[in-house]
Amino acid sequence: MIQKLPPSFYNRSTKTVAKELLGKRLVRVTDQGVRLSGLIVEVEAYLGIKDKAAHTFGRRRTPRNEVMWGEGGIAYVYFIYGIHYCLNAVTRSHGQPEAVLIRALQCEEGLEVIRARRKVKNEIHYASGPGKLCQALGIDRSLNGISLQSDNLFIENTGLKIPTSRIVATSRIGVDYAGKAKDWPLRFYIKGNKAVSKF
DNA sequence: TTGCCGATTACCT
DNA sequence: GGTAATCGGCAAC
Repeated sequence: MIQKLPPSFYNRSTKTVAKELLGKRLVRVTDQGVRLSGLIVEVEAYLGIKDKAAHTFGRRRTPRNEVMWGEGGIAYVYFIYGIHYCLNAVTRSHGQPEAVLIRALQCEEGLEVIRARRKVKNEIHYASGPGKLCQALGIDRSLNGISLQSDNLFIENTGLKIPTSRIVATSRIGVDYAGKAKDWPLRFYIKGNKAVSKF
């Protein structure tokens, strides 16, 4: 039974949500009604107030990170390096500003549309990074703050269960500034999957 | 208002 | 391995 993940899925420990998002399917429906999708193969957990790598570290609350302070199950999309967007799923509940960064997908549906957007030949790299997957699925700032139960952006169950033995945990990418937190093993990916951003 | 720099990518040698 | 691209968030002034 394929179904959208409910808010109760997201309102839990961020590390648990991160690991369980592996093997789920991120779905984007275009304005023309075309389904673009891929299996989530790589994620990172951001643990809010106590995590120096998180946008909400030290209770920081700004217009950009406002949606992280709300309920779980909301999309947090931000713009980075003047070029790229990154997609997160907000976790936990109001006042606990944590999230999971979706870092890579193994694309499944809508490959014709995705191919036109991504100028790489190798299909495995259509969404093998957080900025790439947003470009592939057409995710930008306009989707910041929308529910992940929306008709045009959601995550659905696949029936796949990734066993612990196939999940690799490493330190997160691009957070060298984060002091001790840079070494926390909060990046999770499916062992051996070729769409993972870095091995 | 200024100025630094980022949860990245692609292309170069 | 090195770095340009490109802009807005954020904190300091």
